[in-house]
Amino acid sequence: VATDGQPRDRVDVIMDDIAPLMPGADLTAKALCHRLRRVAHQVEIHLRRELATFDIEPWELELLACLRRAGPPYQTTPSSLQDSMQLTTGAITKRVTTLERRGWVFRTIDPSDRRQVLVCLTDDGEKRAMDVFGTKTETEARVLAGLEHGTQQRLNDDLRLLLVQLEGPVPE
Amino acid sequence: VATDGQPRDRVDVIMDDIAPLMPGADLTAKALCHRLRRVAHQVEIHLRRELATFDIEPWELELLACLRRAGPPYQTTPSSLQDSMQLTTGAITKRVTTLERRGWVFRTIDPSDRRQVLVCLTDDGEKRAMDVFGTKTETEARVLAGLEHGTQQRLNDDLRLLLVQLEGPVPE
DNA sequence: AAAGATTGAAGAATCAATCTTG
DNA sequence: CAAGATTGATTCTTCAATCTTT
Repeated sequence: VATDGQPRDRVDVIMDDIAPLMPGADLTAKALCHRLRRVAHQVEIHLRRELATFDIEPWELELLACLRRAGPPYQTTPSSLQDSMQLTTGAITKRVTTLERRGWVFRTIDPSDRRQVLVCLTDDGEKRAMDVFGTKTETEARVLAGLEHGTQQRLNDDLRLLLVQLEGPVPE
Repeated sequence: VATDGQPRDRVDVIMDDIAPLMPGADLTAKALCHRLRRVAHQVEIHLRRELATFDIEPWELELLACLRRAGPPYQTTPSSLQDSMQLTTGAITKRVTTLERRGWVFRTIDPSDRRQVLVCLTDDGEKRAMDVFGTKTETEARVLAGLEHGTQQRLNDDLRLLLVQLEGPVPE
């Protein structure tokens, strides 16, 4: 694998081992899949360590953030949360239940369509979210600090292209 | 968020909601963290669906691949697997146990250092790996097919930079 | 029926504690 | 004591089945 000046990473090592087993094959896509998984995993680990200080998990903060983004009165449906977080419906139910137990959200039935539930942010939940958002933002910036701003933007542009393919066009 | 010609993805929508709450802040790193997580998640989902046909999980195939890459006689230590897969040592133990139950690997104690275990690929495990490797490779290529080859290479180069920062330089 | 949400079983990861060998 | 690996408790996810409302 010719990386020419750039320091090699662990994926290069893996590809070196694979190459002789697949002579002539193009390993670009395979290497990219490996790197995407590993980078995402590392980001998750850093974020979790940082948030542990505040006794909150990344996914808990993510759910609170979804509700904050909805704007006053800070409520949405589980379906909307599912679209935002890309999980199974069962996972959403359990996340909401956990946060309800912690007193950060509560459920109401939508009067206009009694099949739907409304997940609502409590005052405690909003306060907690506000306290920790800053730390999350700083951590995200610090984890990526090794990349120049322009590189980060280029990554965003390249990954946006891919994300539209994978998640479909944004609804509406 | 100005994406200028490019179709927008769901992360753009999220950033639009966040922007007014953080006036003046640079959201590049935050958007990138979101995209990395979502893309990795989607790749995982596609791979899992494809491999389900063969009754094998992505992580199971990954472990078999680690052993194959080691070359004959197809064995390594749990520590080496941990370095390769970036998991806790407890997770490695359980992965190996599961694959041992399926008859694809077995354990031996390293005679030269009785603290170490050697995880060895069985004939069944090797056959299974060979049967499914092709499908994995095809799936990886297909999932990323929406990106031009040059874009994939650029992503690899950009992510390699980040990975070296996050995982440290490659050992040896 | 179809849409929205919940439940329960099974599988897997983390973390801390433990065991064995050097 | 340090290194390598295992164990057990807890938590979270997926998947399939179920329940309620439209």
